[in-house]
Amino acid sequence: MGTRFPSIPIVMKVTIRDVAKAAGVSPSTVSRALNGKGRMRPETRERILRIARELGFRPNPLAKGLATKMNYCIGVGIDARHLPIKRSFYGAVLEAIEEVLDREGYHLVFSVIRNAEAPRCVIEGRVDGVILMGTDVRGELVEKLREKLPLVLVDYHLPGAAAVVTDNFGGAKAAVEHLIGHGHRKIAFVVETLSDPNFKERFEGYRAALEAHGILFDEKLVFEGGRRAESSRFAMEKFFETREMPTAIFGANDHMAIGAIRALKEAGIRVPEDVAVAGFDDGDLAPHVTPPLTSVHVPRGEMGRRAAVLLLDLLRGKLCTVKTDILSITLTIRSSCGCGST
Amino acid sequence: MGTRFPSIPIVMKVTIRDVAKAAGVSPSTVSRALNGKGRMRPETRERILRIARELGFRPNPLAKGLATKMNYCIGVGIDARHLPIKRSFYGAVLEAIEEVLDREGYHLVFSVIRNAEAPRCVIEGRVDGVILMGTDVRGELVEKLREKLPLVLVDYHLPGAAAVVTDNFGGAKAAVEHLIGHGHRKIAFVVETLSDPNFKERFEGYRAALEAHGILFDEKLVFEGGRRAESSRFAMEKFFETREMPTAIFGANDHMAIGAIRALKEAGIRVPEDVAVAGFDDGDLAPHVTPPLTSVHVPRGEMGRRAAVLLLDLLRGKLCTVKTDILSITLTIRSSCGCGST
DNA sequence: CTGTTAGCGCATTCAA
DNA sequence: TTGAATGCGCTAACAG
Repeated sequence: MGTRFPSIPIVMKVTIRDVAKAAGVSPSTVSRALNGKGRMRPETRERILRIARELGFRPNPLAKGLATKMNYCIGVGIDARHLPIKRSFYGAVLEAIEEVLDREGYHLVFSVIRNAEAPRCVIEGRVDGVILMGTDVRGELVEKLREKLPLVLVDYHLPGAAAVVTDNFGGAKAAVEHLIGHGHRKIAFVVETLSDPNFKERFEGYRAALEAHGILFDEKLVFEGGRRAESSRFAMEKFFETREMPTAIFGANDHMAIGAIRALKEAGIRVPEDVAVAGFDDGDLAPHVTPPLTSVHVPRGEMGRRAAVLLLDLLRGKLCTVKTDILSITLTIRSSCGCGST
Repeated sequence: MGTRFPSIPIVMKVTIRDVAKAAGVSPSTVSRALNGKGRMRPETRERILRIARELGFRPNPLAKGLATKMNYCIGVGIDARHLPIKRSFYGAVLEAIEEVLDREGYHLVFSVIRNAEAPRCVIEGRVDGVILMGTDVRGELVEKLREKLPLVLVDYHLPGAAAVVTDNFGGAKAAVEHLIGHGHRKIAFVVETLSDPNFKERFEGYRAALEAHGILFDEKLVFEGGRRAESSRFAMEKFFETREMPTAIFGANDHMAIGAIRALKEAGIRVPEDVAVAGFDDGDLAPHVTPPLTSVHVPRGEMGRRAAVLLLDLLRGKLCTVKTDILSITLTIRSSCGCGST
């Protein structure tokens, strides 16, 4: 019945002073030994290290942080609007970030950005740097954070901020050219919204592919479904109103492409025989839909790793200029485009 | 060219002393005003609060933590073996945990558990409590952590530890009974491994359903694929060697069920006409495979929320007894079981 | 090479 | 009701 007080320390924490006492030296000597600072007799150092180990000494990170102004924590913020739909995408990036940070002794503070507010871990000053994921992060927010601490953007870029992005343009162009290679010339572009910079770039890649093959761009073949859960349905409803149906669809992301496949099948249209489809992201669903989706592969793990490395470089002052990593992509060919099944 | 030192403070941080000076009181009074401790003249308090706000004062969490032994950080550990496959599962749980913690002023430190070692954030003593996800967390690890700090298990239970789990038994039983309702009496159970406690419970549910309907359990209808990426293929190879093919398959998780569907289709067997299939998890893939998978729905967000609340209760001493939350499940019926398509 | 001193920024006794 | 003193555990100047 009695209320318990938080964190009852079972064993008294051993501090640097305990180690000092046991080793017969001063706390500062222990500190130096532990951190490898300054010169000192090797035997003294080793003895201290041994005793620290024997005593099970763990430096208190809060005390250390308070004294050094380094907390060894990195914030990772994900815009709430990406949550349900791109979960597996950012999940993969998150894991990769964590792996790099962990190896370097850093910790990852995960937070969801709601209402375009800065993550609380940043506001409170708990983190040494921050990685922001997704295109929905507002420019003003980025600007505000950038002057407070080192920052890296993932899957988004903004002038003046370090970023890791994919080659949206090149990826889209390759995908569309693949469809063109299958003989298609009437290719629709299905997208949530062109106001999203990534999608806009993919759109440009789509246009470039058409142009490169002497196909006239037709704005009637661009279908926007809007930023909502049912986006693909809205877009496809418009699609079906088209007089001459395109023979292929390029979805600006897997979500739209898969929605397109579903809508086509429901309408009794065969994929890829009647209409071929390709997507962008190559996410978890792509191999599992019927037919398996041909899609531009986005190297999510690599993005995460690069972002983490970039941020660490920033923190360590190894990076003078703000740089943007543009990762090249590859097209994962399955059968929705008309290729023989994988 | 010149190396930069980490974290150049653009603006000098305002401390509690600055506020004290500006308010003409002592630091301790400011501290009390800010934390609402002790009695004090309301007007004094409000004045201090106002000044603190005007000065943009942010309490330094490290200093606070050092003094109070509370860091307002919660560790969330996920076993590495769950990573690729259950990514969207734990992603959903993670988000829900973050939401609750954020609302309560806590931070989430995400870490992957590799080699069954305790998360570094726990070892270093950076977190006030920890949530462990997945059945692959070793018992010894849990035991070790439990005596160090408050702990909650998700999707796994172990005597003596607080946990949030789903009704594996009931869910499996419901799914199998649904298949029985479709007239099936020869129902296979396809699973990665029965040595996993969750799968074992689902197995028991499967048996119970059979028994409840007077169907003799046949161990030849249990197919284990092992714990590997190609698990479902291994299991299904054994499946096809069966003399009399079952008319239905219950997969211990979506992964196995979807693998089964794929294998059946590749073998020219129609789903659900020739063989019906049901799974467990109702993950992101379930609605997208062909035919859409009937699956036991696991309320991932709810699991995360409960786990977070449980841990906070533990931290605040609101909880005397170690409790296990068993969430009830529901069967999401699609068409792989033979029901008219949703 | 090592010990002493003085903080880091806050909370919390104890007096007043 | 408020202030002064002390300490949380560690690092970093400065002496020695």
